[in-house]
Amino acid sequence: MDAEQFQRIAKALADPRRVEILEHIAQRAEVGCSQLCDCFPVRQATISHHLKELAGAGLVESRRDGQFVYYRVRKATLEDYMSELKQRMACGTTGVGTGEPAIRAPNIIA
Amino acid sequence: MDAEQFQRIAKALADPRRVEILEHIAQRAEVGCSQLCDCFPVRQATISHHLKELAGAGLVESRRDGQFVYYRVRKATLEDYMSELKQRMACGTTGVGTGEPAIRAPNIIA
DNA sequence: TCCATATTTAGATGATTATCTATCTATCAT
DNA sequence: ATGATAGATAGATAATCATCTAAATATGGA
Repeated sequence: MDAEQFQRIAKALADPRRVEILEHIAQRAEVGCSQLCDCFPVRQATISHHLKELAGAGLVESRRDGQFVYYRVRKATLEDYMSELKQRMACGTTGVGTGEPAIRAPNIIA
Repeated sequence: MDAEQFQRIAKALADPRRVEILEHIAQRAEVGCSQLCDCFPVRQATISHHLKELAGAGLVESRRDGQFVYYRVRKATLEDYMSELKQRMACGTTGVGTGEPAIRAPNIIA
């Protein structure tokens, strides 16, 4: 993952509204833009803006069906982001809390 | 992890300089503030500000030794953050749905 | 075609924030 | 105590950003 995407993801996750939206999408597998508007107290244009940011970060992907645009979460991006975070912080060795196996980052020899 | 801390961590990670600083600290186990100032092209007050944010998020902890203050990364916080992120995005419950491996090779974008 | 609905884009505004300078507090050495 | 060094804090500024309104674009149906 290049530095630019890493940063875009981090920025995308930094806004609580955006994370809420992301959670909402994640919970339903696929969501139309309009449905989201009914769920959050912001204008549709704002939702659209957030979706653009999320898509730009690769955290969601969209599918157009006629007038509608459906979004779904790209979990792989989130996994990649966390993997990169661990690697950067050299956190692969201290597994506490999650009980999840740490993702072992392959040696990267650029 | 409560929502407030979750958000503070996300915000703390959203600034690239702050992540750089965090990486720098992580790489050395313990770093004095002054050393950091030599490593980044920003003023000491700015470093201090970033460290305050990182500490506020629980991503670093400090130890005072005389005039010096040494920082080190709190890896557990990062683990908790990622754990919470997974949970919120329903990425930790791989029982159903995608039911899939932690690491997925980067794919072609549809 | 014309109209309605869905989404995106443009421009403006207020809030947040990264950074600076200047100052302040705390600690050490003399 | 005096001066030097480490770090924190205050206040200012410029940039970024979340949100809005208004307009533009795209699609479907009459």
